[in-house]
Amino acid sequence: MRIASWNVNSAKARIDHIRDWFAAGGADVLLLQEIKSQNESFPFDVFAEMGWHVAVHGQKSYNGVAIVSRYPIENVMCGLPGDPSDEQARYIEATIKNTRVVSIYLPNGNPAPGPKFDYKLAWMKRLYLRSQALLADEIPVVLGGDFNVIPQDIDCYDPPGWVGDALTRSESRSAFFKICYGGYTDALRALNPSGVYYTYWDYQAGAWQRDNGIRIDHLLLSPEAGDKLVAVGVDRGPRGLEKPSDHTPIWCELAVRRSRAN
DNA sequence: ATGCCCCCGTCCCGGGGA
Repeated sequence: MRIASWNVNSAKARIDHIRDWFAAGGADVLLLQEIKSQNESFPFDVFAEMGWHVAVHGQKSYNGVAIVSRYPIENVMCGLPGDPSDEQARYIEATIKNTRVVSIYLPNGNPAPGPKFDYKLAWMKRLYLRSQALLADEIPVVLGGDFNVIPQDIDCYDPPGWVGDALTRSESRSAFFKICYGGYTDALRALNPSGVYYTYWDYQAGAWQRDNGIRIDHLLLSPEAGDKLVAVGVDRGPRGLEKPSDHTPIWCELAVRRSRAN
């Protein structure tokens, strides 16, 4: 089963890209972020016409996450536990074929320091707690999304230029690696320890043409999911289309094992 | 040094993005 994550920067503006990429076999399960749409105005009809399943946690104008799947979606949970006053739509969980998948749109946190950075760190603490709770079921778990964290300098085209930014600050990186050290594997780094991969290029200053990118979209795998990891990649294709999102999809392939005797 | 670009709303600017 192929699982992908893609910050599409508006579901409505990108609906053709989403449909075409998914129809072409880009993934079996697609975790979307920044759909920038409330549930009432989400383009459900497009997915229904294609026979795909979809779960949406929307919000007006900003944020918003969703899950698109070729297989039935069960036990949907909207919102990251731990703060009932948090009304931003940045988290959705569901079970698909005995795998728990999560679409995450982690707060940016700039300017840092400041209240937005505090919100980011508090959100990451809640995410760590939830990630630990998810391990208890001992089924494959995939935490996918726009984490708004550049884990290492290798993941940035210009590390000196990003010093002090909320995406590279030590507090952000520590919170990211705390989730990893807690039992989750960065799928891309598991198979490519030292390669340069970017998932985001700014719209401005010719960043795409100059390959001035950063790696902030990640797929984190529980031990049960990591055991099944057979391939991972970043598909740069959609970033080169007309009117693209500023992010491009990252995907991983998890092997299907029917029994212990395989 | 600053801003470039893009999306949303009920809108012709401002907020937010990263």
